[in-house]
Amino acid sequence: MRTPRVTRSAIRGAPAVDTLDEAVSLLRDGGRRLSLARRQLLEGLFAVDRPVTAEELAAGLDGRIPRSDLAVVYRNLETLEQLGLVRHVHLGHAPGRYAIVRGEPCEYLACERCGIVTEIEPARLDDVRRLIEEEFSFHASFAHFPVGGLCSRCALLVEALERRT
Amino acid sequence: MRTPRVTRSAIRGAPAVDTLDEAVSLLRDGGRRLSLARRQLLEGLFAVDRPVTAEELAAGLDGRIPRSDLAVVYRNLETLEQLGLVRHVHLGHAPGRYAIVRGEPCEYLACERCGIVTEIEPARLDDVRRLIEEEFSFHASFAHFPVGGLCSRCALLVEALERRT
DNA sequence: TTTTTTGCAAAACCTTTGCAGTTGG
DNA sequence: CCAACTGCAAAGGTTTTGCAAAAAA
Repeated sequence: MRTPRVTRSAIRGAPAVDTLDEAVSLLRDGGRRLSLARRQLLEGLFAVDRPVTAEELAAGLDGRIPRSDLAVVYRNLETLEQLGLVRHVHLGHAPGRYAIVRGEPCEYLACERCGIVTEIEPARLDDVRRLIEEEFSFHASFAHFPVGGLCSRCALLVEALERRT
Repeated sequence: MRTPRVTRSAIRGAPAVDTLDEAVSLLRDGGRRLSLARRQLLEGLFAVDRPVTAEELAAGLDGRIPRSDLAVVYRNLETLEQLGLVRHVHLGHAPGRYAIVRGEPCEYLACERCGIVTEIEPARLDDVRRLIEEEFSFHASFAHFPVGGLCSRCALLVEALERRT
C-alpha cells in the first residue's frame, strides 16, 4: 500500500455532495481555490455521475467539458478526494475510476473472467459485512476494492471447462 | 480488465503442487521445458512459500537463488500460472505477489489504511461466499483480490478522528 | 501581491513485448 | 536439430513530480 489514507468519503454516513455549489463551499472550507480547471472537473463529474477515468476526464468526457492536462486532472482528483468530494474505485487491473461523492458509496462485484461490474447498494452487503466483522473484527468495504470472483455466467462456463478435463 | 483468464489455481479443489518434482512434471505435461531459470524460480517459490513480488524473485530472494532478469521472471510466472503451478494476489496498490500453489489458496483481508494483510483459510469465508452467492448469484473469491476495508485498530482510530470533527 | 494552481516535460513504477542468440529435449 | 527459452533493451499504461509561468484571492 503506497499511500495509506482514509478520507471523509471512506466512512459510512459521510455527508453527500449534491450540488456544484456545495462542492465549491467544501473546497473553500478546505482552504483551496476554485480554479477554472477545478470547476470544469467538478462539472464533468456531476454531469456524468458515474465512475470515470482520469484519462476520460482529461479528454473532456466526449465534449462535455474542455480537454485538459492529465497530470492536473490527477492532482485535482487527489485534492478533491482528500476533501471528501470525490472517491475512486479499482475495478480489476483497469485504471482507477473517479466519481463525485453522492450519498452512500456504491459497492461493486467485479467478475475476474469477463470483467463485468455490478453496482451494489451498500445496505445489501450489510449482512456480509456483519459476518466478516463478527468473525474477523474487520470492517469490510467493497467501495474502493470490489468483491472479486466469477459472475454466474462465467462460473458455469468454468465449471463446464473443468468437467472436460 | 486487461487479460480475463482463469487458471487451474483459481478453482477450489484444484490439485496442490507440493514438491519441485511434481511442479516439473506438470511443467512437462504442459509441453514446456525445464530451463535453469525456471528451476531456480520454482526453487525460490518453494523456499519462501509466501507471496513474493517478481522484483524480489529477480533480486534472488536475499541470496536464496541467483539474481535473474525481471522480464524473464514475469514471463515464467505467467507460464507457471497458466499451468496452475503459481497464483498471484494484488494487495492494495502494491505490485502483485506470486506464490506456488500449495493446497487451497489463501484468502486475504487487507486494511486500506495501515496496509496490514491477514491470511484467511478459505473455509472460514464460506459463509460469506454463500451469502453473496444467494443474494447476487456471484461466486466470490478473495484469493486474487482481497477483502478491503479497515482492520479493527484503524476502524477505532478513524472513528475517533470522526468524532473530533 | 502572495500563495495556489496550471501546463508541460520528465520520471517513476509495474508489466509486457521484440528480437537475436542460447539452450533443452 | 529445432522449437522453446533467455537476456537485454525498449516500450506500454498508469500515476507522480519538478518547475517556471499564470491565475486566484
